[in-house]
Amino acid sequence: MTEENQTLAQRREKAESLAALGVNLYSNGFKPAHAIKELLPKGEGLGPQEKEEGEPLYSVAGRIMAMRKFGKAAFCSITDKSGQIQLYIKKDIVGDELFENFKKWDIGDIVGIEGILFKTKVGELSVQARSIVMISKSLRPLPDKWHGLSDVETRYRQRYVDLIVTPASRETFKKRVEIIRLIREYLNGRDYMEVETPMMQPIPGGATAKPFKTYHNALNMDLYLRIAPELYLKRLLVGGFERVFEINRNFRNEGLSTRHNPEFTMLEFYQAYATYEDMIELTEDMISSICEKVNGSMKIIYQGTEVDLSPPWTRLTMDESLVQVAGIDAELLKDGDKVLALAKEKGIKLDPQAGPGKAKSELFELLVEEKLINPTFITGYPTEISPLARRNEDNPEVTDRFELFITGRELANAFSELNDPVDQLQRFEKQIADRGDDDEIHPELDYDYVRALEYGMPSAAGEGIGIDRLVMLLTDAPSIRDVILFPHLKAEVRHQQNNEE
RNA sequence: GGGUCGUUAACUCAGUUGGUAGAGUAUCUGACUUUUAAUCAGAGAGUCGCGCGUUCGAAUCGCGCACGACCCA
Repeated sequence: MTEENQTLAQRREKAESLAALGVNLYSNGFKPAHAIKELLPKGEGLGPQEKEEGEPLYSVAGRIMAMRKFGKAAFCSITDKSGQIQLYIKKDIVGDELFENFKKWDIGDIVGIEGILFKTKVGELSVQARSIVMISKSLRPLPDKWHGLSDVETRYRQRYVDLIVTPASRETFKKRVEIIRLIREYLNGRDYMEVETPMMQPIPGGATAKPFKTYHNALNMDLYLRIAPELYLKRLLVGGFERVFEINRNFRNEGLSTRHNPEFTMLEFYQAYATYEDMIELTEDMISSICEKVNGSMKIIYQGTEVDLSPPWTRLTMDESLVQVAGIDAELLKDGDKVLALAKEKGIKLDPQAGPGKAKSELFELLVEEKLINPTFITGYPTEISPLARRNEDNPEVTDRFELFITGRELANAFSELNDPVDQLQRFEKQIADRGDDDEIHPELDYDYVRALEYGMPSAAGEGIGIDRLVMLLTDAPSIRDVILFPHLKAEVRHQQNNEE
């Protein structure tokens, strides 16, 4: 791409004139011996205008973020991944030839420097250059150093620029990496194995969602990008791996919003000989301890609202939440017809085959969900809407399942796993029979999964946690696009001459 | 899919009642060897998102489209 504008043309000319002086604009020999962060403590003992004793040489590399030039000397700020430091470049010291090169340096260039440490009159630690090297010449101007980049579209589309100029954005993504590292550490510490299961699946399963479809030429078959890894992870429980987890992308062919990206990162973990109640304790402990580690406290602010992640967290059944939070009469909930009528009264549209269980969950979404600010486990999910969860022993209308809500959003979903192959087959069959033209339910039945269960799966509990939403919570990010490095947007339109038509 | 708002120089933003486009930063030229958003003097830089319309005249008014943000489904 070569759009014409004055600034770019000037930058190119400058680069060419530097090359004409014999400078390699994209050299690769410079190896910085030090990270900027390592230099910073060395200035602690220095007073203004004092050089470090013995004048040891340091070498650093980084991107020029600011420049203040004088006639025969200049200050630059450069940053590397570890921090920022000021350079002082003086004609007397680097010599005429290098100083002529330096005059062609721009903000945004990546450079290397070797020099000694000293403090300026006003006490800022600086590297006084002895020699300088151009490592990569920048041909595009960086955004305004004071206002930064505020156009969110550009921040998402050109994340590389955002990361250069927006420290808060860098911090968010570092925190994301740290959160995921801590999850791995936590689960590894509990003897879980990290595994990788197919992202391309012949029968998409483990959730209710529209999949992306693709095609494998050599196998001559349709494949779907996975909407969940669940059924494969449970096959591993059958295989004897008693604790497994996977952190990777799921894909759902649905609309985009501040909480939905078509590909999103999910943690799923499964533990044999455990129940959903064990998952409650694990979840509470894992998320609160990770929050403490990355934020220094279990009390955080999310978009202006205080959220307290200190355990123990509230536990309510779905019925209890409808009574306590939505103010619905407890007696009414016992009568399926009245529940259906109430849902209709609230304007909820239900399919003809929908039962009271579906109506309850719709009422919950409408009236309760957004009010659950502090962490709340909702249990007692209707069997009707939980095709993979184990029925409760005392009440087969509900399952041994919970969903976790924080700041009004679903963050996790877990249940004691259904391991009865006969029950599982019947539920799959019913789901497919009832699907109508719902393309969120795949019309093919996953007989291989049923076959796996027929070999015997240990009793187990499993859980999925939306990592992007967790990172949003822990980094106070308003949009999922702020925690995904390259979020999906509509294609960028380039303005071209109207050659067509 | 619907509603509201936005789109003007590389970046951040002004632009009055419709009268031919402005600032700061960045860039270029000159001065300046310890600056901190360096300073001083000068200069260049625009498909006003795209298209159609109204008008003597449109960044500005109308319609359509694109992209984005927020809210709703």
